[in-house]
Amino acid sequence: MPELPEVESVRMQLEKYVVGHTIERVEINYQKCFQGDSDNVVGGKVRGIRRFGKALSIDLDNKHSIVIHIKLTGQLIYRGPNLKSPPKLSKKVLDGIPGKHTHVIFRLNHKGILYYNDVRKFGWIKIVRSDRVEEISFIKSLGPEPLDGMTLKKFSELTKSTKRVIKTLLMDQSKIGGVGNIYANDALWLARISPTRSAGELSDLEIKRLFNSIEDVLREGLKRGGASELSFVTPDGTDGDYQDHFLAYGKEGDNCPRKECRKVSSKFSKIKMGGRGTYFCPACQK
DNA sequence: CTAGGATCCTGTCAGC
DNA sequence: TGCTGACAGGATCCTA
Repeated sequence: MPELPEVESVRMQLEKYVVGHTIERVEINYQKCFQGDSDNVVGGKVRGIRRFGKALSIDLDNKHSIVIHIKLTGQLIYRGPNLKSPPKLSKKVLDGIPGKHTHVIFRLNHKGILYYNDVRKFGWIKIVRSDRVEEISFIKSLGPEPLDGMTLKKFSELTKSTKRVIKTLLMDQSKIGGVGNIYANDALWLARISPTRSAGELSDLEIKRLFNSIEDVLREGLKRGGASELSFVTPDGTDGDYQDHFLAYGKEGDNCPRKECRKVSSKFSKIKMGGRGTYFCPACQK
């Protein structure tokens, strides 16, 4: 699912491709995903792209911003002059572009186009004044991010403050910004901590290990351009490749690669926690 | 404060 | 082959 590394990959490409473009027209094919007045962005020139956890803000020079959350299956695809030698589109770019899942099209000057696709329609786009982006409830309640603002001290205080199970705590956006199901599963495996443990019972050593593991898996995700699960692609229309390097996510039934686990042929289990698929090795994750 | 369930939506997949 | 129903999942809202 698009999480911090995926959304950051989108942000970096948008920065490269759409900054400098002026929005000439907005076409909305599915109103439900779009809030605010699209007229407020017409004529605006893109100055920069900010990311808040899993949300993005395309900031214009006319005091307005386009705030986007792509949730599970949203895609932002750019076509235009800033895309040098367009790469071959991923099969995940549904039905070509535009396609039946293209809900919004931003027409830019110099023949640039930014498409917003979303199969499951969970994502949203909001037009707000730039000085009010941080008042959008999702962003307003966002906790500190692992690679920016979250410190070991804060993380330690957070875990010790609650009896909640660690995995759902990691995925709580109001506590930690940007971590979702894939990276929560992988970080817990890397730290050798069972997802079902109560956060408050983790030792200082475990907290430190988990803190470092979260950073490690997010950095790896970033390095690989994100995980192209479901529909995820970057704005140039290509896949990331973290999905080929999952540590625990989606590995149900596979052998755990740790040495001591191979000896006893321990396999990954799958359980449900908070309605989410949870993958872990019962042998090495204590 | 916390857990659990329903909700939104549609492609995919198992079962017949 | 084709149909049907279950299922997944981020965030939000509601109830207990």
